[in-house]
Amino acid sequence: MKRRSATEGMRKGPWTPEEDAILFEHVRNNGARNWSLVSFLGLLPRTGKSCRLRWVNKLRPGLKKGRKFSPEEEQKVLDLQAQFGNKWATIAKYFPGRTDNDVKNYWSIHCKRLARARHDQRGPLTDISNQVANLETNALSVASPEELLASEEQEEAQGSNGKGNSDSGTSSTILDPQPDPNPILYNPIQNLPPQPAPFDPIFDLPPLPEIHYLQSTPRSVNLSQDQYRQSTQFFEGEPEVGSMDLGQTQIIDPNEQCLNYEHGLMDSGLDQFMDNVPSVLPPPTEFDDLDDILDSFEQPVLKSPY
DNA sequence: AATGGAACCAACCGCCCACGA
DNA sequence: GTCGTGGGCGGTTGGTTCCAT
Repeated sequence: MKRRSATEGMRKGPWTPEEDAILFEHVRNNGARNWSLVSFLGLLPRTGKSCRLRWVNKLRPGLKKGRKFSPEEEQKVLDLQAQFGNKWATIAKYFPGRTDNDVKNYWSIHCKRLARARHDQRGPLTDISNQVANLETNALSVASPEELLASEEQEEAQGSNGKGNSDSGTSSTILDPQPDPNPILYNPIQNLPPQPAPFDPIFDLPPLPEIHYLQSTPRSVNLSQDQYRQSTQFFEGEPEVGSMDLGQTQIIDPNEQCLNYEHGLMDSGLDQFMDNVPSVLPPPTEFDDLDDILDSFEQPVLKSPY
């Protein structure tokens, strides 16, 4: 008898804003855990894994959206990869707002560029290979592209399964050359500027000293019957009917990190809500931390006209 | 304007581990 | 001790966008 697959009947592919809103609501109610509950309760035809991934990579507050890696971040990725190997989750902890997927994707592109540069170096150097070579020598004092590639090739030759064992010492013959002309080769981290304490990419938020959140989103507005009906439909997961103007949530943050929270919230689907709701702005409210902002959203936002 | 390749991004898959029954 | 399950992680793939020709 054929066993029913856990993923049978589950939806795959891109997430819709409606699904995002439902998932966000689940996290608000249950926290970022019990992912299987989402499908178990019939909230979404998605596997728990899929839900978790969506939250971690796209919905959770604090994510940097659509920003390429800066040169500083690129260098840090290179240095940290040299130290930790392909421990992307570990490396991502040094990049508030970045996910392991971000770092992993960046690195895979980086490897492709290296491979192409190396291939090109066997023939005439092209502009791109020169650029990559310059990038590597400037940004990476850890190892030359050749050393990195040789290291990777040796790992492959040794039958490495690629599961993050580059810190197992097998690559030391490559990265452990002669008397070190460049100490960073052995301990790349020590030459980095002081790093913030790694934070939990799931729940912990990066340190945000002396931050004031000014919240001016209407907590209480008067709606027409039609507006109220539409708004509550959204809450129940119906197709989007408007957008909640979280853009009116003014968040002042000297480190700009709170702006990321704002974007994270907006991108989570709440921005597609209450677009046509009249704004009656109460005096700005100060919050001490992000949790207070999130809590404020759990309070009634709408006044029933009934 | 059309096209092909590179870059980028989102999401799935499979493996592994921790934990509770 | 074992088994099942949930969750975490790294690898991979497929789709989309960008850009040079």
